[in-house]
Amino acid sequence: MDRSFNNNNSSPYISEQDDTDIAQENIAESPPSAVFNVDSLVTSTSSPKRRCVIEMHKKWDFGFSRRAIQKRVVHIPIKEVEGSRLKGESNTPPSDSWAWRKYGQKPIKGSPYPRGYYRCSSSKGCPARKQVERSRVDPTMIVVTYSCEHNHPWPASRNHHHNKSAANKPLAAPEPEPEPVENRVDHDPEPEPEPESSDKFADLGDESLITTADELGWFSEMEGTATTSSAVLESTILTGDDADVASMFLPMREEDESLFADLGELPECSVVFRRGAVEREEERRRCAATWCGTTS
DNA sequence: CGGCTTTGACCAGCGC
DNA sequence: GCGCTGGTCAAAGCCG
Repeated sequence: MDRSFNNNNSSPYISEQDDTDIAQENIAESPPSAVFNVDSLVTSTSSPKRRCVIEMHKKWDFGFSRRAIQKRVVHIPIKEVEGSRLKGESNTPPSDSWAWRKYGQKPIKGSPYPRGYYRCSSSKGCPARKQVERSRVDPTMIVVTYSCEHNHPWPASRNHHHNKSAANKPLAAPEPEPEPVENRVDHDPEPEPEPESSDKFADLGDESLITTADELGWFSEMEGTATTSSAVLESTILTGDDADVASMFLPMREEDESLFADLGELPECSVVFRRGAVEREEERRRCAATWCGTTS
């Protein structure tokens, strides 16, 4: 699987801790993708070396139904999640805002760690999937690969109490329970209108980015501070040492935008980018019309 | 009882 | 065509 773009040992999805490696590796092997070092951007209350790397890939997924599916790969320091995991659980994913049900696990060639397969159980028929595995390069990192998007708004009343999955166990800081959808105009993606097409990534608009911080309100709440603003992140990208990566990222256009449509599902260390309220609103509408699996 | 995990089987794509 | 590999299915069992 994914052999067409992820062969040999140099997986473009593996992010080394070294910033130069991250940039060079990804630029060289996966032009459409971007990797961000957000060390200074995540308002962490824990280790100063806390790092979260988000990779955005436009690539073909020949797995599920062999359809073209975009993926979003998130690298999460294992320290971020181990505190919340039950003892003995070695490969459990970090908490995010959705309920996930594990439907498979496979040993992966070349990796000492198995890969777990999860599908969204927040809503019946939701096509969203994710894969969770330890990085074979850096076992201290958990690699979460999100495939497809949720076809439903952020669940207003997720059944945490029913979810025994370690994938949904909260992190060290209690995960804020989302407010009812109707009251969360600032935090959640708006209820999605009926899509025109089931082709979730087709014909997106031409504006760039990006998911709003509003849609990640739970994230801000989690951080307990508003300082983890997307504006800060954006600024850092443009002026920091990873400017090359940023310049590579910024040209990403419509086909990549949807990757951010539901960043709210990302783990706590994930970050959100945005440009402006107007573009955001337009983007939201576009993404709403192009989410995958919304034909049901 | 419903929802979850586990795990072997099955299927499809790719490379040789 | 065959083997390898990754992704999914589905039965069985567990748990609250």
